Amino acid sequence: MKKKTTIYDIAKELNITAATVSRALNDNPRISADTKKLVMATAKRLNYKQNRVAQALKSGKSKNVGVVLPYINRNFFSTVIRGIEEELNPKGYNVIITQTHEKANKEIDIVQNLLNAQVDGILISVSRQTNSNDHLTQVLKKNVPLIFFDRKKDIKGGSSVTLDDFQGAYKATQHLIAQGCTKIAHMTIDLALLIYQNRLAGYKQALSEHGIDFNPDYVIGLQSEIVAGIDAAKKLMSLPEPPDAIFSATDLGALGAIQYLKEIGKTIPDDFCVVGFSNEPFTQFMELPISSVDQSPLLMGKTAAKVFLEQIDSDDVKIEKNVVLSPTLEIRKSSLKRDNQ
Amino acid sequence: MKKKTTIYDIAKELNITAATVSRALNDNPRISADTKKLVMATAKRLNYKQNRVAQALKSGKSKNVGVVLPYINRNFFSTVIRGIEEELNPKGYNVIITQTHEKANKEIDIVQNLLNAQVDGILISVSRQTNSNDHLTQVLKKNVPLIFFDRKKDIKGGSSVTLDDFQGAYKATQHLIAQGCTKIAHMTIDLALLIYQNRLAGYKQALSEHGIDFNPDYVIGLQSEIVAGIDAAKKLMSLPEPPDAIFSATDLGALGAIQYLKEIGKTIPDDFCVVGFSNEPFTQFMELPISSVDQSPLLMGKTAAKVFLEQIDSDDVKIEKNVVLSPTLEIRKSSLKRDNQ
DNA sequence: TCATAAAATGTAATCGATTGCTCAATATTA
DNA sequence: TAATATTGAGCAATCGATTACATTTTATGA
Repeated sequence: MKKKTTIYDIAKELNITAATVSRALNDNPRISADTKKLVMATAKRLNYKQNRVAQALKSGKSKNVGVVLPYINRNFFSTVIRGIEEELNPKGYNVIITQTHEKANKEIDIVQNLLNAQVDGILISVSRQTNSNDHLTQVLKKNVPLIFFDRKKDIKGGSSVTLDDFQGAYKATQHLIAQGCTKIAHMTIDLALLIYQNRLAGYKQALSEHGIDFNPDYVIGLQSEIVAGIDAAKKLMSLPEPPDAIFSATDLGALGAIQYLKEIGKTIPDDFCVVGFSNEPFTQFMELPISSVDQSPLLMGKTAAKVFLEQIDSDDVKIEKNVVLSPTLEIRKSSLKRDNQ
Repeated sequence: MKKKTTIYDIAKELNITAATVSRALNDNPRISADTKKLVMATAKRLNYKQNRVAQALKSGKSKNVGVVLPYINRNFFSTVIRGIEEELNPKGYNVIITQTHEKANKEIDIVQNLLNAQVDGILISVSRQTNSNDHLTQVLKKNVPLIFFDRKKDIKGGSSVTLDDFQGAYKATQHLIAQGCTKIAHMTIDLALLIYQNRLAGYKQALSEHGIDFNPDYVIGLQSEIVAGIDAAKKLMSLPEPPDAIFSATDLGALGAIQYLKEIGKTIPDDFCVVGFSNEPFTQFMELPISSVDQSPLLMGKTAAKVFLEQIDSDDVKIEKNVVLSPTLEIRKSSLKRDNQ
């Protein structure tokens, strides 16, 4: 049970004070080169490691940032985390990951807990349930940078990195129109969330710009599951005038739809085109690869981390920064008609 | 820029000492009920939040655990994290996530960093490159619990939660044999890693138990990519006596193989059977769902977390615990011949 | 009513690193 | 050579919470 070596041990060893040791280790110019060398050597010899907790207490900076998101094991989110981690680790920050399971009260607890743990910043993608902002304004009140990614709340002082969902939906829909589709349906998830509102808006905009009337029957809600996609497709196809394309706000929805469409004998992409959203890895592995709107989660993570670093560095005023990333449409077989190739 | 309230603020407010406040907050029996009530009320009124960093410094317990793994955004690993997080969060622990990118020196840095950060434990899946154990024995020397998951190193004092890869491979191979396959190939990744050695061994065992000779030509190495799977399948199929089944140590390898096999006109599962390993989500989404060995990552994460908690609680002797989880074979279309249904 | 037990609170050190201020030892200048 | 400047290092407080140990207050019993 070895005691950790502290600067006091080094000090005793060299018959100097801990203050000198501390300064030497931090390369303070007031310390002579000789002493520094001695201290360094002794530190190495005694296997000294700085105690970040003690530093944190003294400086008020824990060098930890909290990341709050609905679920960790979703490709999108885990890739965002990867981006955050890759950007922040080299700067000496550790990343604390937490998941809300889309529960508002869990989110509140987590944020409180992170504040207690003295994190230097919080990067968050709010849960679907979250409707109160109190726990979020608390963060800013404590002078802790708050950066939203993907799902944001409008809070004065909070920054954000989001995807231009409107543009993504617009691109997807426009692409379907370019393929000759005119009866384009839209599968959505939860119109209470801004991102889905924006996707719907982008879809509508593309339609109207191309002189296609918006048909409310073509908009259908679903859960983010394959079976839901199948059911939704079934409903759409039983309409008096069934659609000839689907733009789904989720890849699983698109996948479910495709499965149902094949089942009823539709040929994709010739008879019917499908575009998803998120560019989940599986979309490209399929035998019928699915077109999808890429959300560049890695870039989103890195950008959120960079925004955080800017906030931390500029200790003057808290600047609010809102970055909107442009989505890319990955066109694959599910929506690329042969005669257009 | 509000100052955080401390126990001293509460003490001043009530004209008592910080010691009393501390005891009251911790429900110490030596403090009268009246005082406790007063302190609690004042704490709430002043919006007091305990400073975990100060506590950590005093107690030597940071209530943080470090998780080290190759990549965060792999379904297997992110699901393990989820399991860890779900088990540890309710116990008041925060989880610090780090990724090694399979680099040994990054792993060494990370472990050092986590120790500096005074984590209460380290859960790790070692990188492929890692060959030295020094950084790991360091952890145990500092009396910090070390729990391996999935990929382990044999270190005295370290615990582990792993999958019975041997059994998984055995089950997969046996299943292929039961389907009538006799010329079964095996795609592997890196035989320097124990898990792949075990999968190979399980494969061999199943063959030998069923009187099938082991053919070294049928074992082929590849990277964990689809293209590698395609290439490997190509090589296998150009053997003088090509196989009639593949047990791949990775799902992407299986997927690549399937794509190539279809290309050359093989009918799966009638002509050829394929089983993968990991049960990645995409395996079940495919039009031809792929059989795969499930590694139960969620359970693995939870179990690793539980082992950690046991270690922490039993402050007597450091007990080494090695849990081996049994894999389940998910049989899907890629290996289920019609006449066997 | 007074001694003694029991209960409630206070004192002060501690965890490890940092830093403003002070002081001592050289170095520089006139 | 005396006076001043420069450099190097020590002293002691601080961050916020915890906790042996001491002290005060109240309760109990004879």
